[in-house]
Amino acid sequence: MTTARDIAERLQISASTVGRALADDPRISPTTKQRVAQVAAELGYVVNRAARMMRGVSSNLVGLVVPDIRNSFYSTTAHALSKCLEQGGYQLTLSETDDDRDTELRHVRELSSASVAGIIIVPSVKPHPDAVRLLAALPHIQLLRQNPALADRWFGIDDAQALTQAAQHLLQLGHRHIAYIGGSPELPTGAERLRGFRAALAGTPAAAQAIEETGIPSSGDFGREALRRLLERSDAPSAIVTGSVQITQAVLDELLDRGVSVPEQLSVVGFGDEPGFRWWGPGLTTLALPVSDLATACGLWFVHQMMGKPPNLAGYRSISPATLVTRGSTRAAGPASAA
Amino acid sequence: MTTARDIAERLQISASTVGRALADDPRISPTTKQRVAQVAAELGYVVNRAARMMRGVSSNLVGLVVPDIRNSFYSTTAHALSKCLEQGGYQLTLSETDDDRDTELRHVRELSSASVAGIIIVPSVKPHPDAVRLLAALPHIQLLRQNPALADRWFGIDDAQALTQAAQHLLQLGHRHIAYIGGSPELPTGAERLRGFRAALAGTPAAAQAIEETGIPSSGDFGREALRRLLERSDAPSAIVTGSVQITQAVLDELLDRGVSVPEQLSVVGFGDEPGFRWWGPGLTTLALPVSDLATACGLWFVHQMMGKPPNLAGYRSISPATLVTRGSTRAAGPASAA
DNA sequence: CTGAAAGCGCTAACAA
DNA sequence: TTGTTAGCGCTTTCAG
Repeated sequence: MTTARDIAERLQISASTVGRALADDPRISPTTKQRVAQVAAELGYVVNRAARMMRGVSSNLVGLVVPDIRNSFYSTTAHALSKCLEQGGYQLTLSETDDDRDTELRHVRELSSASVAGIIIVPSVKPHPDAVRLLAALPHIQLLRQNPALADRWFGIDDAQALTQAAQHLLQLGHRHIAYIGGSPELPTGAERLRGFRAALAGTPAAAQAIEETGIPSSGDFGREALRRLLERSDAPSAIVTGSVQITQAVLDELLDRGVSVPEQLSVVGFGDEPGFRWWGPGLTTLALPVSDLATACGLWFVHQMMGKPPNLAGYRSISPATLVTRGSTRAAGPASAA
Repeated sequence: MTTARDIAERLQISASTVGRALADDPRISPTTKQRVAQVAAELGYVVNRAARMMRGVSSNLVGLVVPDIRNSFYSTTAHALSKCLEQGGYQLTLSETDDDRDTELRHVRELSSASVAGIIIVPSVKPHPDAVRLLAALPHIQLLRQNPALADRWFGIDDAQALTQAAQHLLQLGHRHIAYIGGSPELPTGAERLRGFRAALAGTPAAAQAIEETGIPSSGDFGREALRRLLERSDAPSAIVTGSVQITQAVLDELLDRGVSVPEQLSVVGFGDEPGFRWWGPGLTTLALPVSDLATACGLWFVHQMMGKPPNLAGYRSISPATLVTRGSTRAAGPASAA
């Protein structure tokens, strides 16, 4: 590995001059800069970030902490962030928590140890106190989920509004017996979505009946089981709304396996707009989430804030609306259901 | 940030003792270790990796360089690798190249500058010579694509065998007029897949006719255009095989838009098994790729090799077979096509 | 415009 | 079993 000193010796100048030339310091003569750049290129010089960091400069690493990158939600986020941060000279590191607080803690520790410039995190249900402490010492932004113990900097989706919209769509189609299958209300997002669903039904003049099932979404099993329970009820619903991407996927699979005809027997509104959702059956009516825009906004904001000297770390909340994409999986309720 | 020296002062011992205690050095007494651990926890100490790295220890960072993380191919890879590497104490950093050699170079430079322990890369079509040079100085593994200029360490899929299998499936169903839409043969994977397709058709006793279309897959446009051209031919094929995930997605969309009935009018074999593929129409017959296993094998191998002192960096090639998943999009050729 | 020197936090060789 | 010391490569005063 060639060092700045190597370049210095080659040119018979001091290491500090080389450092300054490389940093484009105005005090260095253009000719010297020229020659330094020349030799640096020749020798394939790359700065040693470790050494630079030891001088107090924080790294150009930004940690992205998400539950599972295979979720297209998060891979889209990673992509958008990576693009943004690259512009600002930052590099993304990826940590997967599996929604496990200990794993999360390990990763946050790791990131702290690497002196990352900042962390963008989708916090687990209840982060470890040590993780909270470590995060407090680092610039961080919460994504999607919002935990009160962490900084008041959050970029998310209007979860309540999203589900209200989904439920209202079904109500307008005449459905009066609507089920919700969603994630655990222990998660801030889960709670909000449930709230939104309830709000829509509460606001209906005609009596509408709601059935709710909530559980841990990450295991696809929950979604399938919940759907099964729903369909086997004597008062089975005429429409269902799902409250997480994983649950939606599980429900779609189960509907296919059981040969339920959609929308004839059942209307379905999904959550999220994964690549395959429009291919499913008659096309899935679903809540499209502006994940990419959200992540881009988050990345831009982060870079912008970090550029300030000292970095400005005020609180900030950005809340984006979901939009309902109407496809074939929902239709007006038949007379039996509308009764 | 608390340093090892802080702990040392607190306990009236030397910094090196602290360092050794933390490293669980056998020469340090259990009581001292105990007390050091105690104070470290109290003060929320985390090692400064930058400082450690300056002592020659390479970082625990492993760079993953892929074209686009939104491709589920790569997000699956990232997930599997992340899990493996975590076991070995490594942390993944993510770089997206967009298949652009300059972007690739920038990222490799960045990684080199961060003294990563290694790089796992899906190389672009023709990597920049500087990138090749930088990589030569770093432990790296090629994934999926194989470039002769880089190290002879590769984990990939038997692309030729995969397409041979797909084509043979169609031949066995009686199709004699089969089209292939695939990625550019400039990419090693593109070339291999085309070779496999040709091999299958060449080996048929009865005369089978092949039509080939290749181009840049990443722009979904190519797939759609290619399909359009194919369908408008007077000698339109009775079956098509696709040779990349993006092309498959584009083709599926186009088929849906044009209302082509599959498999009645056309049999289709896809490439890769994205989440939504089984939801498409009658279910897509497709080549399932063992991406997760592949990445896991790659990660395990990497960690294993790096554990050696000095790290063993022999050449290695791992080639995994794809498997054909038969669903509803393929059926026996009708008399017209079989003619 | 350039050089000399100090020091960031850690580890490892050498001493005790 | 523990302490002392030096040095990794860079930036950044302070001096020319």
